[in-house]
Formats: sequence, C-alpha cells, structure tokens
Amino acid sequence: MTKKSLHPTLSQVARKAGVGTTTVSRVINGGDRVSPKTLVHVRRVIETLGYTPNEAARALKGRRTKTIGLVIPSIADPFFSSCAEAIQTMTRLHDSLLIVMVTANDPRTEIDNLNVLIRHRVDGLIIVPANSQSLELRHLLDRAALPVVAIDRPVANSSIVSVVVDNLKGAMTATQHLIDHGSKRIVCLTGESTLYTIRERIKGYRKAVESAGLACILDTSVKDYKSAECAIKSLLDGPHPPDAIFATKNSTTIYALEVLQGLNIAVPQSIALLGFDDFELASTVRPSVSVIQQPAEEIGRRAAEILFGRLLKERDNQLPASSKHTQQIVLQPRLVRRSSCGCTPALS
Amino acid sequence: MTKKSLHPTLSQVARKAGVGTTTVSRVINGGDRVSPKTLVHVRRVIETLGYTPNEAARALKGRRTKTIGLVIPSIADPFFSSCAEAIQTMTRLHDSLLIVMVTANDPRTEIDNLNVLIRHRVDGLIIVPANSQSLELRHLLDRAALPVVAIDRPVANSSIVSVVVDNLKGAMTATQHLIDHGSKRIVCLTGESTLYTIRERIKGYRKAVESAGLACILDTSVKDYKSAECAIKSLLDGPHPPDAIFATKNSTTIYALEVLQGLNIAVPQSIALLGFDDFELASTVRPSVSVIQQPAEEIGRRAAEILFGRLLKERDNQLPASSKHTQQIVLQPRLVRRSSCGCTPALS
DNA sequence: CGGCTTCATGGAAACGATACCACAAAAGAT
DNA sequence: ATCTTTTGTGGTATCGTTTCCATGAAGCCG
Repeated sequence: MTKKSLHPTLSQVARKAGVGTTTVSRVINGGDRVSPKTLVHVRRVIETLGYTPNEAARALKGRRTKTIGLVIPSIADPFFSSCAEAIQTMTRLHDSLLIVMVTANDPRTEIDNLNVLIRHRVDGLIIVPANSQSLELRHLLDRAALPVVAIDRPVANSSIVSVVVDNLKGAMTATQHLIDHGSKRIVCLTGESTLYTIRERIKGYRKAVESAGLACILDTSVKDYKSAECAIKSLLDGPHPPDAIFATKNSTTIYALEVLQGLNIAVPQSIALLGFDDFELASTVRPSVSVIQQPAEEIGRRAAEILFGRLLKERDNQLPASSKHTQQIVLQPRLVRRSSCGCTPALS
Repeated sequence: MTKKSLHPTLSQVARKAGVGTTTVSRVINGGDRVSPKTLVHVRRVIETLGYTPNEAARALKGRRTKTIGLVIPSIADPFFSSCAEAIQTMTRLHDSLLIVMVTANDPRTEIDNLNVLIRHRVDGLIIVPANSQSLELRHLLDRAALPVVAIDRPVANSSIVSVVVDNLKGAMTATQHLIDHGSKRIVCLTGESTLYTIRERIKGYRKAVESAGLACILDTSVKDYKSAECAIKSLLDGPHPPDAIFATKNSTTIYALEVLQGLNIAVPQSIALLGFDDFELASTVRPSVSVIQQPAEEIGRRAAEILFGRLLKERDNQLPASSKHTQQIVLQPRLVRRSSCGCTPALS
C-alpha cells in the first residue's frame, strides 16, 4: 500500500509527474505557458495525490497571506455581526480569509490583537477603533503600513479611510421627530459616553433640543436594566417628568422599554420612545419601537470594497499614495417610524 | 536617515546585534540558553528595529499556523454568534487566531470553505456541518486528518467529536410542558426540516404527543412571515384548530408570535406558544415567550477546549488515537418559563 | 535554410524562521 | 591538573513555494 504523506508537496507532485517544480507551479496557477499534454497529466497527478498548495509557503514567498483582519468590539452584537457577515462575504469573493478578533472596546486588547494580526502579516485590516483618539493605535497602524479601513468610528487625526454613519444627523432627525410629535421634555438616555458614536448622537440630540428651545436632559448612567430602572424612576419622580425618551443605542432602548412596561407606563401616550440602531424584534414588541436604522451590511460591504480596491492597486504596483481617495464615507441612517414615537406605522 | 525596511527580518536583527540568527531566535522564544547580557542587548535591537516575527515563516518551518477555522452557517444569527464569540475568546487564550467562514447551510459552500482552510493549513477546525450525512464532508475531513470538533450537529458515522444540545429531550420537555398546561392539539411549526437539529426536535415533539395519546400535527412550511401567516390561518380555519404551537427555531417562534398578534389572537389564552432557542427580546415582548434555552457560549467554549486539548496532546507527541475521548458531548437545554405557554413567570 | 522570435521546460536561489549539530569557554567533579 | 559537564554561541540545512534565468525545440520570415 502506498503510504501517501498527509500533505504532499509540490516537489513530490513534480517528481511523480516527471516534470520540474516550475511546471507544476505553473499548472496550479492557471496553467499558462504549459503544453496541454503536460497540463492534463500534472493535473491528474495532483488529483491522485490529493495535493493542496501550502498557503503558508506561498505567503512566505509571495508576501501575500490572503487574509484580512477584522477587529471588532463584539460579534454577538447584531449591528457588528451584520457588518462582519457582509465583510466575510466580500472576503470570500476575493479569495481571502477573514480573521475575527474581538476587543470589547478595550484599547489594550485592541493593541494586542492588532499586534498579533501584524505578526501574521494580514494583507489588510478593518477595524472598529475602541478609542478614536488613541495615539498608540495611530502609531501602530502607521508603522504597520497596511491598508486599513475603519468602520463605525473614524480614527481621529489620521489619513485612515473610514466608513461611518452620520450619527449626529441621525440623532437630530430622531430628536426632531419627537419634537414634531409634540414632545417638550425629551430626555437622552445613554450608557458609556466615551464612545465616538455615542458622543456624536448626544451632540445631535443636544443640537436639536437647543434649536427648538427645549431643555437638554441627559442621563448617562444606563448600563443595564437596573440602572435604567433607577434612572427612569428618578426622572419621573422629579419636578418636570420627561414626555419622551431618546435612547442612544439599542440595548439602552430595550432597557428603557422594559422599564416602562414594568412601570405600566403607556408608550407613546405617556412617554414616547425612539432609539438609535434597529434591533430584530423592534417591530414585533408592543408597542413597536421606532428607531434610527443603520445600514450595517452596507457599512461592511463598502469597507471591504475599499480595502480590496487598495489591495488590488497595490498588487498592480500602482502607488497607493497617488490616488486621492475619499477619506471618509458617511452613510445616512434612516428613521423607521413605528408606534413608540407616536406614529401610526404603515402595515407591512 | 536610516531606511528601516517595513518588516525587518530575524537575520537583520542578528546582523545589527552582532550575533547569530540562532541567538535571536532564542531571544524571541523566551530567551533560554542566552546570557543575560546578550538577551537585553538583542531585545533592545529588536525594539529599535521594530521587529516582529513573521508567522508565515514560522508556520512553514514549524508546521503550526496558530490558526483555527470556524465554519458556521451564519454569524448574524444570535445563537451561532454567541458560540463564535466564546470560541474566539478561547482561541485568543491559546495564542491562536480564528478564521470565520459562513456557509448559509449550503453543503457546496461548506466543502469549498473547508478546502480553503485546509490549503491554509489551519491547526484545527470547529464546524457546524451543513449536512450531517454528507459523504463528501466525511471524506474531506478524513483526508485532512485535522483535529475537528463539530458543534450543534454531529457528523453521522464518523469518529468526529461533537458538542451538541439534546434537541430531542428539549423538544419533549417543551411539548410535555404544553400538555401539562392542558393543551390537547399542539401543532409543531417548522421550516427547513432537512437540518439535523430540526429533525431531532420534531422527533421529540412527536414522541411527546404520541405518548400522551394526542394527535401529531406538523407543518413544515414556515419560512418567513408570509408562510407563517398562511400556515397558521389555514390551521385555524380547519376543523380542529390547534390550542398550542411548538416552534422549532427562534425565527419560526417570532413569525408565529407576529402572526398571532396580527390576527389579534390571545396568547396564551387562545393559543399557547413555546419556542426552541431563546432570543434577546423573548422576555420583553408581550406576552413574554417561553422557550427552550440552549447554552450557546458553553457549546463554543467546550468545543474549543476539546480542540485545544487535542492540539496540545499532538504537540507533545502523545498519540491522539490512544485517548478514548468522549465522542459526543450532549448538553442539556433548559425550559425558560415565561408567559406565552400559560405560566406566570417569576419577576426577575 | 540560417537567424529570430515564441514556446515549453527545468535548475536553483530566494522568502524568514527553526533546529540540528558543532564548538569553545567556563564550571564542576575527582 | 585532567576529565566531564554545562553553557553560550553560531553555521547551515530545511520547510514548500515562486520566480529569475537558462536552454533546447519549434515555428516564422524572406
């Protein structure tokens, strides 16, 4: 019985086929410059031996690993997982692999993860920067000299291309919509306000209420159900209870909804609710929740398109510096009117 | 100005430090057998040059890529993304990278993806087999001779370790629970019944209704909201309308809930509802939805533990065949009582 | 039919790390 | 003082590809 080795090598194929390694290499890479006869012959041998090219060796020689790295706060989060899935699809189309690393928004973990990816010589990176301001991050990315695309949040003071959503305008639209429904005291509920996206949304909220001459009521203490309950109760017990809530992210929206339901407060009659970022059951819960919807798949897809565009240019030796690429792509979120803001949603 | 190359190599470090490559290699790998003096010196040079070892080269030499592949139907699905996140965490702990590929449950895509991963010589695989019966899959995995762990679904007739949930018992528990609530005509609603998990759940449902002497009413046509609506309407208009629904997966549960709400049918008074697999807002929607909950993170974690256990053994040259590992780990799902089945959930 | 391009092919040097082996110097044993 | 061990060190082959260069055979043109 022939003992075929686990992973036959190109030279083994060459020997068995009675040709040179160069020829086999040519066959694998499309078969140009190879006579039809040897082509089929070598192909048969490859088939027989079950040969698969070793990408590690290819990477070493060709300085292209066919892998790209995705550094993301979480994959359990529906927004990020939608981005990730779109990116994975694109990556596959370009015959590359996607390496996913999660940071939980921790800058230290982010740096560590990036270092590992750089060691592995990924061809490019898509990142959701944990801290848009981080100097260390910028230095690291500069030194790595890799094509990088940031999504969801830009990297401040750098030339890194980013694909983001217009958080400010989205939040303004949301707040204005509540105002249009007659709300006078709109509270903005939020958790960690250190994140770029959240800060932008707060800015948008502030801009809208201020330009309408309304009070800016901000509560940044909402981290979970308990803190949400606490925050909402104390607001309601205050001298001027709010008549609307703008929640800056989907978990906050959900906590708010749960608390209001627990307190038996009619939404939107007593308090209107509008959240930033859609979630799966937003249309199923009663009342259905109006939200600002972000085009997650599009963000992922666009980011990957840009990244692979760069990689192709690089491969063709076109200097990347020459092309004045758009440095930032800003996608518009859209308001989805359901019931929680006071709208009567169209039946779909 | 010194032109430092983008990625200095080990030999460049060696030259600059005035030592041999072996010494530098030792320094990178822990610094054993190196005098303290040269150790610090070489470390300084490494720092200065910004040297990072090239993992591609290491992989080629050491036949270990420090990457593992995850082949999964989707990452947007909350169940799978929870598994994936747990796996990623484990992978990081073991100083490896996770490559994620999605199959959308398509056997062709699955095979393609696996081939790519094998080309890249991943150290191990965690897969959610698109088709538990597939011969081609088994052959491929055999030939690859890689440590593989299947999750969520086993690979039939193979020695591949799997980490699964007891779908049959879970479905029985679910159905029995509905029976205990007094339901007499329980319909089992489902979509693609080709998947192993779904088939098991149907079996469990069938076993429970049959042993209770009840009719087995199965509808396998639910693919989306529309088909769910159609199915439920026709059941209700039939001669013996059902008084309970057992939905075999979370999207089906959600569609059922939406349809019932749309038809203004009281849940659980007119029809009780119980679903397999939990979802984020199951406790928030009204009525809150009772479900069979699967330990997604645990599945991922256990699978990764087994895989890395194998890899460590392999590295230490302990023959993997010797150890009679448990071939299948079956985790128990648990019933979460909320309102939709007729229970009065405890306030949490 | 000689010179010239095109074609098919193979030899061998990289790519960047590891590890086997060799070897000198220092330390320990007797 | 001699023998043995330990310690620190470096040379070099090797992993599996790709690619530059060389070479002979064949086709083309006038």
